[in-house]
Amino acid sequence: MSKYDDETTYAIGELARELDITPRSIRFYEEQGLMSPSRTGQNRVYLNKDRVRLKLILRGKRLGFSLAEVKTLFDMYDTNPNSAIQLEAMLEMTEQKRAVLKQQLEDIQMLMTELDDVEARCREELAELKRGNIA
Amino acid sequence: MSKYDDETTYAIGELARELDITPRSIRFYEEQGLMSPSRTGQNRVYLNKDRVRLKLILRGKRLGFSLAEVKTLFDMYDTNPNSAIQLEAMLEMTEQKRAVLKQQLEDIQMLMTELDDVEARCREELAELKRGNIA
DNA sequence: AATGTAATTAACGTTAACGTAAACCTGTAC
DNA sequence: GTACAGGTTTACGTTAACGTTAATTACATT
Repeated sequence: MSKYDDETTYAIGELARELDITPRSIRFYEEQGLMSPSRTGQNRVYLNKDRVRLKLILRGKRLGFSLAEVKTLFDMYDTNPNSAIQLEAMLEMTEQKRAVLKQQLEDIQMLMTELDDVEARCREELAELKRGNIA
Repeated sequence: MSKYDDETTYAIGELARELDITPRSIRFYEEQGLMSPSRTGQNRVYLNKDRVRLKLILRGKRLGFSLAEVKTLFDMYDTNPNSAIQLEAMLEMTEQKRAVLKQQLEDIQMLMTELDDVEARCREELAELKRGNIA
């Protein structure tokens, strides 16, 4: 648990491989203002906090957030996180997203049970076919 | 429960309003081969099954499926749903999607608890501010 | 006959999130 | 010293899913 854990550095290629994305994507996220790694000469150097940020970006994407949305969330979190206006704006945004997520949850659950159905029927019919019962 | 329930017809504008999309989108889905409504003269006429299809498309979209993916699913379901090859391809696809959905479920649940956290902290700080404790 | 409302096709425009290619630097391996 | 593996910037290309005119048609009112 020494603080050196957080001082590990990564090259852009390493991070790309680990997170299974391309260096191009990482540079693009930077271009969009989602992160600003330090440099050694002209090369980008990533710290653990940058790695965490990247993971947050990717999770956001998996959830259907646009990069712009992720950015506004980051910005809110980064800049004066104690202003009442910022806090209330944040709350509003989380509420909105919560509704979307709830809808998605329902959709996913419905789809999953339907997948179960379809699968079951598929397996049955396959079994029929193997028994030689070809209609 | 008379069969006339299924013979209600809709104009493109009606469906659009009901499902909260634009006529352009509906025409686009048709152009992509996702549906083929009948016509009265040159006007499109939609039956209940078309309406169901549209809803399926929209749910697919909410779940992050591309229109192309929705189409292949439709095609599999539509064309000889009893061929062993088709069935096995279908099973493979459902398996894949199930994995993605599982990942999404986990992501959503994680995010939701984090939203809870953020919200709680926001509310606390807002309470502080209202008590006059401005840092 | 004119006006309004809803439909049609055709075609070009738009946005997000990168992909891809070119031309360059740079430290290490041989 | 040269090959090469990785990094850099710049800039144009690409895909999906529509948006947005434009120009036309048809039916319903006034």
